[in-house]
Amino acid sequence: MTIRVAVIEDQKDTRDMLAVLINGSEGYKCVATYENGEDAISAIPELEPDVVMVDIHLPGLTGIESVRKLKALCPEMQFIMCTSLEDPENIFNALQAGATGYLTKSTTPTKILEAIADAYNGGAPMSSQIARKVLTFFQAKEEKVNKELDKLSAREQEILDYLSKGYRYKEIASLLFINIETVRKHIHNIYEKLQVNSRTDALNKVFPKPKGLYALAI
Amino acid sequence: MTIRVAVIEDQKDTRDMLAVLINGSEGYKCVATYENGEDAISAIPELEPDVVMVDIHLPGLTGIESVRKLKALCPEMQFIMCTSLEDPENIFNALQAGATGYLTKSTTPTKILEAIADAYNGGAPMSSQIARKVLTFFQAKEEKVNKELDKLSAREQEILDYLSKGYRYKEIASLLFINIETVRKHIHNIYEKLQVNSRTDALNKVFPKPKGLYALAI
DNA sequence: AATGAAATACCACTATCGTGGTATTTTTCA
DNA sequence: TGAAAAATACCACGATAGTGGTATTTCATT
Repeated sequence: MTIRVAVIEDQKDTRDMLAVLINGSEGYKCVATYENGEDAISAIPELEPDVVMVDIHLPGLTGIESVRKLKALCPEMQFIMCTSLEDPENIFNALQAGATGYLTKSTTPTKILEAIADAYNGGAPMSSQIARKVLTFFQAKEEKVNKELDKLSAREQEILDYLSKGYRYKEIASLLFINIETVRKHIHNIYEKLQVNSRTDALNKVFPKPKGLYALAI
Repeated sequence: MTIRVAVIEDQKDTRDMLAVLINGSEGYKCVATYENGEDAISAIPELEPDVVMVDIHLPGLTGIESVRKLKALCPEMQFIMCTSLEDPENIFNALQAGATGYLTKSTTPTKILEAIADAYNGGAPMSSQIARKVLTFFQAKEEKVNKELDKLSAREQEILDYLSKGYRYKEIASLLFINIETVRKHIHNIYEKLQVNSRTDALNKVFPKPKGLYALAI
C-alpha cells in the first residue's frame, strides 16, 4: 500500500527536498508538486492524492485559502500545513480551513514521513506545543461568554437557556412550575443586567456567534 | 528540577501504579494521591503541585468537574485527563474545562512520564488520534446550515440575517427601504419554509448552536 | 407570450413580549 | 442575627411579533 502525496510549496529547494524524501521512502510516492495554489486547485481534484503537504506562504492564493477550496472539493483528502510560523491565528485558521496536520519547518524528515502516515490513518499530526495553542483558542472562547453569563443568577441562567431554545414565557413558566409573571420578571432582570431589550439581543450578547458563519453560508 | 505531581484516581491499583511510576523516576515526585474529586479540591490548592493526573470517572464529582473547579482556583496548574473513553464529547468537555492533556489508559509508562513533562513545559500531550477528534469538533459545522438556508430566497436570507442580529421589523424595513408590511410578509414566508413560528426557532434551525456550550458554562 | 417565483404593499386581528411598578418569601452570607 | 440578594407573584399598558388574507409588479424561464 503506497500513500500518494502531493506537495504545494513555492520554494524550489524545499519542494524538491520533500519530493526526494517522499519518493525515497518505502510506502510513499510523491505524485505531483505545485509552486502555487491556483495550479494545485486545478489539478489536484483529478489526481486524487491521499495527502497534500501545503506551505502556508504561497504567492497569490495563500496556503490556507487553497486548503479551504480543495477540502470543499475533496473532503476525504488529508492536508498537512507546513510553515515556519507558529502563531495561534494561523494555526487556527489553517485547521478551520480543513487541514488536519500542522508541521513546522524544523520537523525532521522521519517525523515528516510519520506525519504523512498519521494523517492518512486518521490522526492529526502536530507537535504538542501546537496542540496547546489550539487548546488555548478553545479555552479563550469561553471567557467572554462567562463574563456576561456570570452576571446572572443560576435561575436567570436557567431561564436564559430556555429563551435560547425558543420557549415562550408561558412554556417556561410551566416547565419551571412558576407563574408567568415571575418568568417575565426574571427576563426583565436579565435584560437589565445585560443592557439589552430583546431576546435576540440577549442571546447574541451571551452567546456570540462564530464570525463569518453566515457570510460563508451565503 | 523536580516536577511535583498529584494523582486523582479512584481505583487503588491504578493509583498506586502511577505513584510508584512517578516516584521511581528521576525528576518526578508524586506529592499526593486522592481517591475522589472532593478531597482533591480541598487539598490541592494548598499543595500546589505542578501537574495533576485526573481520572475522568470518579465517584461523586466527576473528573471533568474537578478540573473545572481546580483550574479556576489554580490557573497555572496543568491537568492531564486519564481515561479509557475516547468519545469526542468527553474529550471536548475535558479540554474545555481546562485540561491540557488527554491520555488513554493504554498509554505506556514511558509515554506517561513524557506527557507529564510535556504538560509542565507548555505542551498539550495527546495522541494524534485524539487531536483529530478535537479538530473534528472545530470543523463540524455548515452542512445542515446550508440545507435549511438554501430553501430561502436571497432576499429572505438577507432578512434572516437582520433577524439574527436582533433588528426589529421597522428597523429592517428602513434599512432595506421597503415597507414594514413587506418585511412582515417575508418573515412570514421564512417561517413557513422553515416550519417554525418564532424568530428564535428560525435562528436555531438555520444556525444550530455548538452543543454543550451552555451546559458547560453553567 | 405565458407561467411562475419572488418582491413588493396593505389590512385586520390576536398573541406574545417588554416596561414599570409593588410586594412577600426564601436563601445566602457576613 | 440581620442585611442583602434572589426568587416568587401580581397588575396594567403599550410595543412588537406572528397569522391569514388579498393584490400588484417585476423578472426569469419556458
